[in-house]
Amino acid sequence: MPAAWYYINMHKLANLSASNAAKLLLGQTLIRTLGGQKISVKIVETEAYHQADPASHTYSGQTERNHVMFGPAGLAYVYFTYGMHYCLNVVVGRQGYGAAVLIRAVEPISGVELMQENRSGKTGVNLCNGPAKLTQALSVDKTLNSHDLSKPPLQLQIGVPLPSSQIDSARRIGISKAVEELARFYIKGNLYVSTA
DNA sequence: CCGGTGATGCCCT
DNA sequence: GGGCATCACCGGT
Repeated sequence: MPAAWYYINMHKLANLSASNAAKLLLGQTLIRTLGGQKISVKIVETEAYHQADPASHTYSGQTERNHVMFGPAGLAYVYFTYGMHYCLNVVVGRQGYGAAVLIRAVEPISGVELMQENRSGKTGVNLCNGPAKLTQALSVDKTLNSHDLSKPPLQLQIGVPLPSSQIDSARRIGISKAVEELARFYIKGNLYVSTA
């Protein structure tokens, strides 16, 4: 990947709308380092959330839980939900405005065996075709909340954006407010896109 | 293949 | 105390 794209696009996350950032993140790479081993995956499905959006954690203002979403773009926002699951987001937009992109599904590139271990034997698309499945596969939990994604042990590498012809949008999943908004984006035809 | 449901804990009103 | 940006498992088609 040309280094120029990396810097240009990492910087873009701060200036794009949440939806445009969600589209930019499709096709990009996440690298997780775990005790000398590496897992790398491609992002294939995302959802956009922002402060003016009733479905967003930041809609009602800043709290202890969501404060990372108001921080600088490029941080990880990891939250705990349903009593047992973690979800990974990339903070986007300008500092002070609470916005983030939920990573909903990824496709394995390398380190599949370690992912299977982390998922207690699950295989194939079931490894990481959902927001809590992928955090389990990559061993991501609250300790990575507010982590700077430009460096290990969880690194986001942004290269060339996907052409819009390869991207579809749809309603978001698992929310009860602003359900009609088309703020979910995924790579057309990709097998790892979530099914719920 | 589909819908229903239990698990399980933290956040916010 | 209600509601979750979910998953896995169950049983009936």
